Amino acid sequence: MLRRGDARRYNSARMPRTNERLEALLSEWADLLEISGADSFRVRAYQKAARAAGGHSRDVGDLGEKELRQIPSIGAHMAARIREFVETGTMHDLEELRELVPAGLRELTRIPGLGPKKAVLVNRELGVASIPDLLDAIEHQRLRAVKGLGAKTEENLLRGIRNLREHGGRMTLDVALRVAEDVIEELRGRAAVEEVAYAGSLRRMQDTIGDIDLLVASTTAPEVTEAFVGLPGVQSVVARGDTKSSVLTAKGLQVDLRVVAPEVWGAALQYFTGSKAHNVKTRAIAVKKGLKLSEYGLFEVESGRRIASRTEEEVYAALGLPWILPTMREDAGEVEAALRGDLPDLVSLGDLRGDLHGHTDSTDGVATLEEMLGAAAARGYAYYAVTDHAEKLHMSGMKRETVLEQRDRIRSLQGRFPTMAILHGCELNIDRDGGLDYPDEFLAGFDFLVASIHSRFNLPRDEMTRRLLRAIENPFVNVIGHPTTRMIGRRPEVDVDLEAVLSAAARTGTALEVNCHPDRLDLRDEHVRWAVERGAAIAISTDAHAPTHLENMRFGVATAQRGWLTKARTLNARSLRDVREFVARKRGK
DNA sequence: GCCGTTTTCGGCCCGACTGTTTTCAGTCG
Repeated sequence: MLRRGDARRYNSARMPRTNERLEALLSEWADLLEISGADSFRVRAYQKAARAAGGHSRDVGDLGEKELRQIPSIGAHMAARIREFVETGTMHDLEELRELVPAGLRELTRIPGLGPKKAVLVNRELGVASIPDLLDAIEHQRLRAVKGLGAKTEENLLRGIRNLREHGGRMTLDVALRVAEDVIEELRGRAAVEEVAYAGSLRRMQDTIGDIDLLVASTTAPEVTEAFVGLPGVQSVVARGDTKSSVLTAKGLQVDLRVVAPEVWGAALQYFTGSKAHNVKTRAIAVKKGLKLSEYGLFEVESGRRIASRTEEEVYAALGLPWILPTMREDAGEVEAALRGDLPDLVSLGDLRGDLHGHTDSTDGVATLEEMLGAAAARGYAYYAVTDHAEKLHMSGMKRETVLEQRDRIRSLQGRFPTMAILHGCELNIDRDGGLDYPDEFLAGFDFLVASIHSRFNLPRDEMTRRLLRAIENPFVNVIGHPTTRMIGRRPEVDVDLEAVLSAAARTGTALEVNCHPDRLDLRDEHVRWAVERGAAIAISTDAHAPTHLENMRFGVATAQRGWLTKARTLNARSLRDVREFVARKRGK
């Protein structure tokens, strides 16, 4: 689940820049209020407002106070503060609050195990105002002198600081999934374990994962816990109770395990999948119905009788809701849509009929054309686009004669995989001005074209926007690959007017990619949602450089679902004929 | 601070574990 400060560490999204700035500022405001000891509901109001502003699909800087107040979780006060920020570039009350809270306390609360209360305590008693200060205090055993703290606290905080430094608290989806599946595999064979699954942000398939939440159904919890903390990959045990325990793996990743009775499996899975905001909303629905929802089930308040708990479907149904895909559970409107009976028909892995972006050893792939095609055909695809790099990619792009040779090879391979057509494509490089590698007459020889930015990531917003718009306008470009070029944890998104890009894509019949590589996931969830709202088509593509990369499709599908992408709007959920028509229409044929 | 077929005040989700404490506050999810 999302923790304080994690919100968008890697997402320096540059769409409506005001939204991000406001999210960061309101989130800071919430933290400062919490440190100041403000009422917890007030703190939450700021957190919710931060998320609402950050996730809004329009630039909140363009909205008047009345429009702002239409946004859920933004009231009169927040609307006024937002307008103040837009007009003056600052928020006076926040500035004042910053003066009141010792600098550095907010940083301290990022340490696992150190919340606002202890941060204030060590600051007041020991003058600690930064992580280095705290380390020094721990080293000299000064914490244990403070009433309420002890030697154990020193030890735990030291471990928390190390973990924070090493990982920044997050890992990519593939890393998390591998660890989770390994542990699940270990536990599944045990007699005491009836069911085991991962929950939390991993089940929701957030693009980065803080720690891994596992859930086991068992009638003998202590036995399961015993087995869990004794697994070979466990380096240290962070916490250990009868039903709840946490360990660190050798690589310092935290895995939390919760053991519940088999008859409450569904309620527990629902609860531990979250998100926190989704749970708050579902519980509020329960309360309105005179019910109480916890990880132990849905209960009637008056009689204490449990009315649902066995499966998630049962729990949602008893709340008057259809089952909701885990990837949608972010309190991003899914509960309201479910109440209206209006949940969209989201794309799923099984809907996909092909993959429209992949490489071979003709450029920087590691497998041959035949190997890649064989792996694609084995997945049951009806079509597969081979899109090796075009010539302007430094050192590895294809010269035109290589392109033509590859085309001949593909022609001779058509029919080799009876149920799969091979599209000959290319991943073009969008140069600084929005130009492409080859002239139009050469582009016309391809079946399908992806165009991507591979250089000059730091152009000013206007120039970057013009650059992408020009590529989109080209009648031969069918997909913009990894549109924001972010590399999770390593490279920020390019600064671009994404609204303009999405609108142009919708208008010209150009799809935008959800690149499935777990280091990219680009477009990301929120951007997908904006694309859907603006009517642009999305291609969910692996950008595979090896046969195993084809399996990344599930990460892209999850990202697309998080952005509420429907099957109808997914280019590679369409038939081969429809994909060809998509290409032909843009070419004006 | 937000919100409203309990509507302008009074709610706002619920429970486990730890550490330091003798009955519970803090943190986390």
